[in-house]
Amino acid sequence: MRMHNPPHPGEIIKRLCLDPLGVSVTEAAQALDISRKTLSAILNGRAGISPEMAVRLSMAFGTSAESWLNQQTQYDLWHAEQRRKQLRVAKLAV
Amino acid sequence: MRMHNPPHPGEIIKRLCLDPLGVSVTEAAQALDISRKTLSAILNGRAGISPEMAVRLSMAFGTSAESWLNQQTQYDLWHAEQRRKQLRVAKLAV
DNA sequence: TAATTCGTAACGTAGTAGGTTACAGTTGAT
DNA sequence: ATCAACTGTAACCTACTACGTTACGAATTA
Repeated sequence: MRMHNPPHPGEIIKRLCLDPLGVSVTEAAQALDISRKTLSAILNGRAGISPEMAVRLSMAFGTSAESWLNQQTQYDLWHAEQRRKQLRVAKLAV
Repeated sequence: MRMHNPPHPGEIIKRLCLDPLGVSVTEAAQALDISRKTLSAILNGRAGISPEMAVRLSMAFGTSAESWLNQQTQYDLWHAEQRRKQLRVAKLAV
């Protein structure tokens, strides 16, 4: 189990993709063929990366869709793990 | 990009967890502290594995939540990739 | 000053996770 | 043959999320 709160994937998109290329949010949203609002929500952690969005990101930035989706998965999982102790689940196997 | 349609994670749950232990859907749902309907939907591919559900599965079956969530991610991604050609995304980087 | 960029509020649509209740079909034991 | 248990699923509900358009104020830049 991961120890530290992982950054949301939007932060990574901004730091590793937009900033280095000097691309504005508006321009990136146009390239991705999504609304500026949607991209803004992702960049600011108010929305996650959907499977389709992961494919869009891979097309625009030449990365793998899997890596984007995995980042989202790890982020979601960390938050779910924080609530593990509140779940009353019975063990069925060792 | 994966070539063949991956099975939905519910199939894996049934084959690798329920069947070997001889646990019924009803019993497993009770152990997981979810409704029988919800588990049935997962087992039959009509619902995905949420982050919280991945944690529940890990508690009941002694597996890692990450592995369950990754399976769902791979499954979702495969279907999103099938529609890649329909997305009109402009390349921003090589 | 004028134009651009950005975050975000307000509103709507669509889809999904999850619950309860109820029904019909199957199977196994008596 | 009957009864109980198991199963899938339909119907109905709530809550949340992804995504869109429009519009606004604040900040930045030409």
